[in-house]
Amino acid sequence: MKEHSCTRCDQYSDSGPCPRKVPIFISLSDKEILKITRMVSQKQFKKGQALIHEGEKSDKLFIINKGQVKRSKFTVNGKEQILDIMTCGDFFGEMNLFNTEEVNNFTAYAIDDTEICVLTKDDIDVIMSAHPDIAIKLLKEVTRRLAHTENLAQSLATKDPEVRIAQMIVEYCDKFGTEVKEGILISLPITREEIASYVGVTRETISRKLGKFEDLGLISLVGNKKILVKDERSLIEYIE
Amino acid sequence: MKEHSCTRCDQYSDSGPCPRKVPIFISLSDKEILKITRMVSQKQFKKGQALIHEGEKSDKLFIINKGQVKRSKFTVNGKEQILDIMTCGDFFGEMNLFNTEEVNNFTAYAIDDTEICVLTKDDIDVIMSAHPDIAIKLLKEVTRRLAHTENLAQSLATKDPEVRIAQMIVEYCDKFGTEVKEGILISLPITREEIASYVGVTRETISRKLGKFEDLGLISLVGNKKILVKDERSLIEYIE
DNA sequence: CTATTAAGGTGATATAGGTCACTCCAACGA
DNA sequence: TCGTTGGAGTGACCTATATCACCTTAATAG
Repeated sequence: MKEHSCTRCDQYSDSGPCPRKVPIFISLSDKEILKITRMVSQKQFKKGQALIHEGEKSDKLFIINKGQVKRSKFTVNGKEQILDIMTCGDFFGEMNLFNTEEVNNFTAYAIDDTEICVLTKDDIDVIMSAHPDIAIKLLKEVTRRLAHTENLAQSLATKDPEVRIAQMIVEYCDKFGTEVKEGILISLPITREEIASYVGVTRETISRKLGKFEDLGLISLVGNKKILVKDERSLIEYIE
Repeated sequence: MKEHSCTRCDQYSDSGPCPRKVPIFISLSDKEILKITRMVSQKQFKKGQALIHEGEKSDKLFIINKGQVKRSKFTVNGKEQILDIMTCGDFFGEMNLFNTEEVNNFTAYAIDDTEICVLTKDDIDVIMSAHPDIAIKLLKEVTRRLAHTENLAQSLATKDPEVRIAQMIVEYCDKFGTEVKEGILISLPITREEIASYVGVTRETISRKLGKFEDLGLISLVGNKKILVKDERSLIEYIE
């Protein structure tokens, strides 16, 4: 269970060097962190801005220091598919570090005002040759992300929209939920339309199914940006 | 374009040590390869046999030496989702090497009589500490596989079954096709039912859509195990 | 505070693909 | 060679969700 504004950041001073916040660098000493901190260049992005574009070349690793980022793919007719929502400490762009001939496989948007640390491929090469265990950390994270994406694919292919929506709610309990007396309160970082783009249905279907779950007493909609999950257990059963 | 029986193997003696066939070991010297060859244990699997099961613990890397393997996930009600078909030189099981607390995220079946080389986590640790660049090779492969799975997820979520089927045919032209005078002849390693499980539709829909594509003159069905693609260009346009 | 725009809800309708039931065919073993 | 079995094709029907059109509510700027 994670606070909406990221817990990993809160462990450290808010203004501290961002490499400190990144799990893949966690094993490094203060001196080494300092060295990396000097390499990174900081970038600010306003809510709604794109950080990278699908199809473009890149050789940079993006590490989220503050804010939230959605990774999306678009079809030719403009239909969006959200891959995931990333928060503080998460990174992306790693594919282009190791496959230099490939282009970005997705577009990334700031969904809040966002602060990003950027490391170039050259920086990473230097860091990794000095600290080979960082490659292992990366492998750990990337292989886990692969498993998560495989689960997403399975879910999209084999499960009914209704079940997928229940699944999304349960996932977001972990990711964006805080425990309150009546259950778990999810602070959504995205709109209904974006939820639809994540679950692979239309906005209308999201409205209707959330309404249905509310009627069943499983959840309670609090404005448009919050969902109170009153009966997570039943939602999990729903998923089977 | 790849021959059905894998080209990577054919580059070397058929009976040669399997680490030679694996791209991630390609940079190693003969002496080092020999060392690894002594570590691997060979295993044989008959057509249809499961190599590993979803949900079970494992700390082994499986490298395909001969034959073909499908990686699948199943829902509680037995619906299969095929993640991909792997051939000679491909590996799987890497997630469990780096996330030791995790269980297998998929089941793997031999779809031919198959020969597998198995390396344990301990072996890999030894190899990687001696050759840090192997971690990079792994990262290269895994990040690319992640991109491919993200594409699969997008396709399942945003594209019509009909389009996904066209997409699958185009993908299989590359993977299982050989050029012939009339076009590209795909030798399918799987049944209609399995195609359906890959594309995320029912067997009936596969039958009907393949029939439709045949009527349109785009393909020609040759028995049940071959598809002659007469007009790949139009299929690609179909995908948009 | 109002005006404007973006986001969200909802009813009516159409339809693609799922489901079911059956037939046909091909592969394989005896 | 036949017979058995699993794979594949096909028609009839059904239903969940996309679509379309419209209305309502929330957010934002001036």
